[in-house]
Amino acid sequence: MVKNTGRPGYLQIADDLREQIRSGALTPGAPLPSTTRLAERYEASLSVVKLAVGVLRNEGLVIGQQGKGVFVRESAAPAPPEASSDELTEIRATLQDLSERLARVESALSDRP
Amino acid sequence: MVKNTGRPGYLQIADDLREQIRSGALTPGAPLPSTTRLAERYEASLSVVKLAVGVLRNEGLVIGQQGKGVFVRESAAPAPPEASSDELTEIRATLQDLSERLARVESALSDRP
DNA sequence: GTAGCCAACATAGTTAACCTAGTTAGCTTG
DNA sequence: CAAGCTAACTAGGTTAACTATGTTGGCTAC
Repeated sequence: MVKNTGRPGYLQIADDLREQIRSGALTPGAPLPSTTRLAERYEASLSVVKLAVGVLRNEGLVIGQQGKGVFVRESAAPAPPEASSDELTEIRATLQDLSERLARVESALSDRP
Repeated sequence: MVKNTGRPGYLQIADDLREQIRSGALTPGAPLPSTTRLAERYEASLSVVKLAVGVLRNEGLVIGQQGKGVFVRESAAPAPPEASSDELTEIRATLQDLSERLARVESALSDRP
């Protein structure tokens, strides 16, 4: 599940879960799958899942309760209606373009400092 | 250094560093002590120091540069803990700004290679 | 029937080890 | 002298193991 892009795995998982919360797939108050489940689902180690959950916890999107689970915060509102998937894909494409151009500039700079 | 309160060590260290940034003891652009130094100073393991730095990095207060160090961001404007409704427009504005700056760099490189 | 114990599962924190990769200073060699 | 190598440092990512602690459900003993 976790792809071998430059982005580290624990951020990929955090991104995915964050997107599920923003899209409403995970509604406020709903529990996330347990860390072991998430590790199986994303085919990642338990450690990276715990890191990913820690990121979301740090962002205040979720709240962990020892012994029970990790729950989506009530105030975590889903994405606004104008947030269409088309815009998201366009943003991703722009980011991809910027990354590639920046990589070329960086390599050119390292060749001729 | 890390006290045995209920607050976990990596958050105590993050709090302390954040306070140093906020108070001006660590000015923008200034490097934090290396992780090994911080581990010695706070008498903590390297792991908790890395967690603490990761928290600040996630908050946008510092930027880590592999091989060099971790530096206080010039515009210490932390990311909003909660997704605002116009987050998409803000992202688009950021992308626009990045595109323009990158275009200038590219043209400067092509003019003077 | 119920009170209490216990096993299973949950998050959370900590530590240690290993790997990748970038930077820098200094030395060595051609 | 200059190019290049090397060693020592840096951050970052991943994994595994251990501990602590809270929750839950089922079983047992009375």
